[in-house]
Amino acid sequence: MATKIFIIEDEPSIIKLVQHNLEKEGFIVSSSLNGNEGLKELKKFQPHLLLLDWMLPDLSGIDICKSIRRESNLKNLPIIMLTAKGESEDKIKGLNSGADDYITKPFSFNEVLARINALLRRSEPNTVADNLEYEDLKLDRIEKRVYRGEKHIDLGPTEFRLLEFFLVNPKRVYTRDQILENVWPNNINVESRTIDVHIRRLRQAINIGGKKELIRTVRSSGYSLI
Amino acid sequence: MATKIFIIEDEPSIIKLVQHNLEKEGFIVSSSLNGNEGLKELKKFQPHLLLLDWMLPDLSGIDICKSIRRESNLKNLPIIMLTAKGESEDKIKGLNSGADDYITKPFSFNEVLARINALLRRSEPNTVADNLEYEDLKLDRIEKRVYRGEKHIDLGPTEFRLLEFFLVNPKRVYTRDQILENVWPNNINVESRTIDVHIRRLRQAINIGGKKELIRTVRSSGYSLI
DNA sequence: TAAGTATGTTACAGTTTTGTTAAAAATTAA
DNA sequence: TTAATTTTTAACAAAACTGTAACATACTTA
Repeated sequence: MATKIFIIEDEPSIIKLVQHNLEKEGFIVSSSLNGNEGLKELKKFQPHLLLLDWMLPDLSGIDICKSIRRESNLKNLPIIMLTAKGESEDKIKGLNSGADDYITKPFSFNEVLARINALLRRSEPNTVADNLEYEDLKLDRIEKRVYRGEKHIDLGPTEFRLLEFFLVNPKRVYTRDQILENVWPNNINVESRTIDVHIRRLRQAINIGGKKELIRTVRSSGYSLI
Repeated sequence: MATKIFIIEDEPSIIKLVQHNLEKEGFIVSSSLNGNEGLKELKKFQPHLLLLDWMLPDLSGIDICKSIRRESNLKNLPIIMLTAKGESEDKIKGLNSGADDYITKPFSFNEVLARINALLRRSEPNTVADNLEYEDLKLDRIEKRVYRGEKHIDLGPTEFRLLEFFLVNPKRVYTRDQILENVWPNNINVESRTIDVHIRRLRQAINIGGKKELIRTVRSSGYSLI
């Protein structure tokens, strides 16, 4: 899924510059020229990251930031503050109000891009890389395909998500609860044993032609990708 | 557990300033004055965050950054670059090498603190390896694996918890009651002799190939990890 | 030294956890 | 709609782990 970015900034020239370039980079971008309206649209748009100007005609960036951090479903939204204020005091105020990063004007687009990527990499590993690899296993998120070496592997949707999840942190052991939470759609209730069945199917699919087993069972803990 | 921060920076005055103030904030801080040594100590110290200088006498901060991102158990270590280079180009290079944030000198301590907190807030708890080591014994809590030297050791769940418990305070002697209380699930009742059997199993597992005995019996008291 | 106490070792039965299969239920595609 | 695919559950099999008892060995002390 493409990454969505929302911009709240009152200077049209900046919006134009940033929005255009971000779209060229493959992001889906939406923006607003003022605070109150921006806050509303933001909730509809559900972005993966917010670029937020400090000085706005109505609400201040700080207020927006605080307001966002109070909303339970936006609590973790990565926020980059965008502002002319370069004083150290201001940076601290900005960061403490809940922003994750802070860029002072004037800035180059490349700096914005680098910080966006750094922040996205941190906040949600799966929004960045298009494909994941481990040993001779390759998963392409765009094509939704999996390969073991040269061989193409057909996976059902759940097995695909399961493998995708494991590939983000290979070697790490996950409990069944963690797997459920991350691989299954929210608020769904399935038996934890259901996972075992999907693990089995995934194993069967990726262990082709006598190749090495790639999923490790850790008794009383869970599973890991080797 | 307190948050551990590691600093690699060649200017003693900066180390002193930052380290002292961070400790006042309740962090556990360790530091190194150069790259190669720092990288080694870092792996032992297992910090939750790294403050990394760009310009170092031997390795550059960029190289250290890249090297860290290649280590599977340090992949998610939050890194803040600390440097005199303020040019936009450099920032991009720094962030793209895998750093999560970037502070230019001169900085105020409060700005460093604000950025540290912003980054820690963002980073997923538990992604940083809380590994335990003693002599050539290594226990990885994330991967749930144990190594003696290079050799991988397979342990059952109880033996794993037992070793984990001993590794927190090596050399300390624990009574069977203390072991029961800390290693066994609450409200379970097992004979104290059961511990002896698990100790034996653990011993057998970790004393591979004529290596030195690591568990000491203290008659009429209990056991300790040497 | 011998008796008494503490620990080492082993085997095994019972328990828990995981693997595997098949069929019912749900979802998606035609 | 029906057909095809996918997901979930349940049931049983297999494997791994646990606790205990029983005996062996080592240490302590009278």
